[in-house]
Amino acid sequence: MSIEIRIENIADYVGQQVTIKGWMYAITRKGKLIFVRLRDGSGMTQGVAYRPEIGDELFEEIKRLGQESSVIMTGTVRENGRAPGLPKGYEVGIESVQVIQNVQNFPITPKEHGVEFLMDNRHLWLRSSQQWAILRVRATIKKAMIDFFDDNGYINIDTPIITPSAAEGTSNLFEVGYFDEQGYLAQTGQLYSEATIMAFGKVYCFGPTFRAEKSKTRRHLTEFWMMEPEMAYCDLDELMQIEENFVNYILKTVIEKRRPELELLGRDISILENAVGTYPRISYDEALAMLADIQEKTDDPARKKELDIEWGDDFGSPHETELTKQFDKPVFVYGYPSQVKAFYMEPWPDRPEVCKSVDLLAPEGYGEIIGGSERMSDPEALLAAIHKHELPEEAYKWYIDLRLFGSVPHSGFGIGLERAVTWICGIDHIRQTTAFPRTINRMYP
RNA sequence: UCCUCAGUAGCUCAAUGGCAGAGCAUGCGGCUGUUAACCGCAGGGUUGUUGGUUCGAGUCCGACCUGAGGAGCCA
Repeated sequence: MSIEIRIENIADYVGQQVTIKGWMYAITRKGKLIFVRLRDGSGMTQGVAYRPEIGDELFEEIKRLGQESSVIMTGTVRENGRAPGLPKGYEVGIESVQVIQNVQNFPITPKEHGVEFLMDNRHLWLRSSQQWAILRVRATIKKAMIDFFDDNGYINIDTPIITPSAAEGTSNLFEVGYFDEQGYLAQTGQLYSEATIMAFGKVYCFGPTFRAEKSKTRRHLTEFWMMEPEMAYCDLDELMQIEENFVNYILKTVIEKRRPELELLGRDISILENAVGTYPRISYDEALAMLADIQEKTDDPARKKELDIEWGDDFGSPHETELTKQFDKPVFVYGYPSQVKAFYMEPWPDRPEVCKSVDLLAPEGYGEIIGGSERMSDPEALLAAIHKHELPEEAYKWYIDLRLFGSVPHSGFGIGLERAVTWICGIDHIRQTTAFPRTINRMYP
């Protein structure tokens, strides 16, 4: 009697007859011998059919199968060092095959394809081993993010997706009709979390966020998931410690649970192992000095020009890239000029032109993955900041209230799930880190 | 919005201004250890659209469309 199994557990069934329900990923026909690579969602393994053993009728039926045919395969599991798969080293000696649907002309072949073609066929591309591996890593990172906060006394409080105004004032938001009013899709839940910490102490919100900016780069999506923890009675130093513990936990969890997927992606895991630990903390001023030094030593004139920056400017991509190349771990840069950051950040004591903000920059040129800050806690200063940024005061009445009724020092940060996945998987484009990416010129499929 | 590059068979790409090609995929045949197998045969084309230059345009010029990468903005 055969046992129905999932391929990820195949090692437990050597010598036993098993049944696997899946899809045919690839087939190699060699005369009287056929290799069928079958995937079932949990992994991939190889079925072997030898004509004299299984008979002409079954052999011919298998031989005619096209890529991505859905089949139920039964046979005996055996170890074989030559067998590819995930896990590799195991294969199934085919005894019977039930064809659910024989497919011909599956568009995505095991050869090279262009980006546009693959994105048009994203619904089918997801079956490819690399895309499968990336999304499994994503699921693990997402769960690790949630577990970290759930296990450390945080309460998950969801924030609204439809909001009445721009939370941070500047970015372009997607407009949504809200009966006879104008609503917007949320770009952050942070301001609402600042309200909920005053009720629950430590909270996080984790959901989709939306940016209508016309960014057209390998780092941008218009819809992405953001984990945003917020903590009462927490200052900038404590914030950085929490971020460090958090990133360490995610890295350790992924390295432990998704090693085969990372290997399949060709990720150098030693780089990730090395990124676990204590992260350097440098100030914006120190970062600026480092950049000046790097610029000094650069020979390429175009590169030299790209690195031009003056105090008060935000870092561009070239600056972040060069800066992170100086470290083999993520690096904190804190104390940015207030003028390049959002209105709600706490000013530095005795240095009002600087704010208590911190970005965590990932190594290998991946750049900013976390942005956070200590929030302004004084009502007068907050009101002044709202006026300075020309934001509508009445829309922020509730937000100012938080500083009038038991205001405390508090901090929080946001991490983009897809950017974290891009870095940890070591891939070159964010669009592969979500099943159906939304970018500036793509809503299909 | 700006800069750069690209668009030719289902897919990936060739083609000095002079006959529209290859590999993969598909179909048929061969092969007992494949890993993007290999060997043979076959079918497969409105060269993104449009206007122009030319005896002749996939190729040169203009406009437009679509996509990619980057800048800015951001996670």
